[in-house]
Amino acid sequence: METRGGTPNHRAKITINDVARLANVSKKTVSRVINESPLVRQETREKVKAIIAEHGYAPDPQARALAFRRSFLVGMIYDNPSPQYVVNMQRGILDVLADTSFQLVLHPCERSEENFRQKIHTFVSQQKPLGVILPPSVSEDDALAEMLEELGCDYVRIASVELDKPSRMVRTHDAEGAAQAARHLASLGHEKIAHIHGLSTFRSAHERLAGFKAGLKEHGLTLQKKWTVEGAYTFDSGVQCAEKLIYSDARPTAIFTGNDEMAVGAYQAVRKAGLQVPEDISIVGFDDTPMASRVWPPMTTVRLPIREMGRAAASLLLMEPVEKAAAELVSFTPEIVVRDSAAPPKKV
Amino acid sequence: METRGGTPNHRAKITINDVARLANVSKKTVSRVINESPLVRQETREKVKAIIAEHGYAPDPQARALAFRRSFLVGMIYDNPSPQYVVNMQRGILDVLADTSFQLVLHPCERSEENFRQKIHTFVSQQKPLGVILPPSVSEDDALAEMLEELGCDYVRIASVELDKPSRMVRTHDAEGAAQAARHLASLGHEKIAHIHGLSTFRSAHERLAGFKAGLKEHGLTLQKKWTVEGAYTFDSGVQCAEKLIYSDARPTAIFTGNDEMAVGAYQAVRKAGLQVPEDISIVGFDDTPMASRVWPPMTTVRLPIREMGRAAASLLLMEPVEKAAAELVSFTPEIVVRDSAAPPKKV
DNA sequence: CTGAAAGCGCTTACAG
DNA sequence: CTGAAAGCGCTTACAG
Repeated sequence: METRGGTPNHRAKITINDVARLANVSKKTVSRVINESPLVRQETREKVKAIIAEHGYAPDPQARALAFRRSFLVGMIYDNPSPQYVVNMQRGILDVLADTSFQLVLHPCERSEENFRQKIHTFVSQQKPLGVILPPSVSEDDALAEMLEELGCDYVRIASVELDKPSRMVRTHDAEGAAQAARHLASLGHEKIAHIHGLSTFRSAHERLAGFKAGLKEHGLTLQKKWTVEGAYTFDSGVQCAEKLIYSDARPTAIFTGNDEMAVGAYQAVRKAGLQVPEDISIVGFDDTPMASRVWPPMTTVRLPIREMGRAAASLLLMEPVEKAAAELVSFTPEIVVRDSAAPPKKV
Repeated sequence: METRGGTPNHRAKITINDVARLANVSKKTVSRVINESPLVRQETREKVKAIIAEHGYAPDPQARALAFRRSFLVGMIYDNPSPQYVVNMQRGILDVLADTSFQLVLHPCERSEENFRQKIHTFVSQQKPLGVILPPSVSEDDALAEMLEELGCDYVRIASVELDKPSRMVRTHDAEGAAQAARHLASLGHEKIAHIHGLSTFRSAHERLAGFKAGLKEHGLTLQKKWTVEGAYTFDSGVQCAEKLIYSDARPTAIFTGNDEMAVGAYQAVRKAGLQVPEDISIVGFDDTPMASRVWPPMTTVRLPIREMGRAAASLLLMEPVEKAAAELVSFTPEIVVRDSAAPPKKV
């Protein structure tokens, strides 16, 4: 683009003052149009909008942030150990933010760190995000929610139990999902069924355990203590826990794990032991991350629509206060996806 | 915390003015201390720093952004289809940003979209990030780099070829990594070797292909055209391309794929065909994403230290201009990780 | 329905 | 080495 008459080559960015001048109104009126205030005459609004469109004006987010005392950022604060979960959730949030002027900023954390809440406090009070999205397990930290409330920072908690009011929750019915896994294994004829659950610091671990027990009970089965082991929602812990079960005196014929990462770990343990999935041991996971369909044999798992959950959470954050007050609880019920990793037990 | 005398319950946030008053200097001097200007007397600096520490003052990023005309954000603009790659890179970037006042904001994109550069233009001119990090394949878009240059937005390109000056590049020697894969397969005794490469729109696909050919040549082998197929760096494309090879007249005994995602796809195709990895077909991947060690048999692959690459990219962005001018090219040479997915071919 | 003034919390440009 | 003034581009609080 050529420039003349000594004007600098950088086409100076147009500001609210330019728009006001061109539209022959005050900058406050332009501000009202930008912020969709109803207190603008229709005619005036159109005139201003025309100028804005013509010159491609876009208000400066940093300036608005300073004046609003609130930035145009949405935070995702997470400690979830599964990369697939994290990426899917990011995608869901971004689906919703894409059409807005909000940006997604990432804030991973470690709940075990001593100053974990302090760091979030700093993050939130510095960045002043519109709100933050909390997937499990950070979502389950009531003290954190309280702190955010005090800071005046909006949040949405994604969790397997109803921890907060509807406008601040995306609920997943993990117990029901786990029950489906139990019914599936029971109806295949399994009786020696084990469960590798996630870290007890995760509410979801309890929900899934409870749901699984309930599902077994429907079939007259009980989850035995020797077949209930605690993992850490990681691949390695899946391997170790599964090995514990495989090399125990009473080897189970089926294992339900608290997430797919651990299920894949169980696959590996079974293989290392020279056994086959599902011939020797059936495995059912939880999450339906992409990996579930990529392992061999393709994994039967309980599907949680993580990306959609991310969308739901972001949508809640963007809602007007009036809508929020009227919001009903958004919840997702997982569904079992039957693939090939669970089959009837071998006849003894 | 109790408050008295009618002061509002929200402890008013301390500003630069408060610090200036308390330290008995002008706010400009406080500003100099914050920005580590050398033009402050040692004594003054210490006095100001003491006040800052005492009151836990932290400058407001939004206000600084407005005055600086530059925000405290670092963007990651990516179109990489592998979730593992994306998460690892994020982690690397965050490792470096953690100790700074910079935040990571995500900007996924689609190079195939007509207005893909336009969207980035809007993102950058609105958010005014300190800089953006471009992993492949967006990193390979010269027109994009030029646009960022014109916008005055710093960037770091992560790529398998030297596309830019050292301060703007993190280079990976993909060709050498692919050559190692070739040497490995050749030395196992394979001759019927196939390659599923990534999208031709990715420079890395060419580099890996070229390197692989070069490696084979060292062993007197040539990559045949019928055994060279193009995938899309996705799992599904890996399945399809591998099936094409498996059901062709001349079935290869080994397949090297352009990334791990496609390698896992190839695993699946082999399994579906009732064949075994590595007994019937050896497979070697590229990237060493976590999945590589989780599949069965554990995958031989070429390791690219993605998280470290993210760290290197972020570090470059944070460098002072003087350091940058003196920066030498940062490069990473991949190394083959031998696991169990490649073995000598069956005797015919 | 509209606007002039003051302010958000910093930095730049200039002066000393 | 230090500071008073002006400004970054918006919005809030108030007035009309």
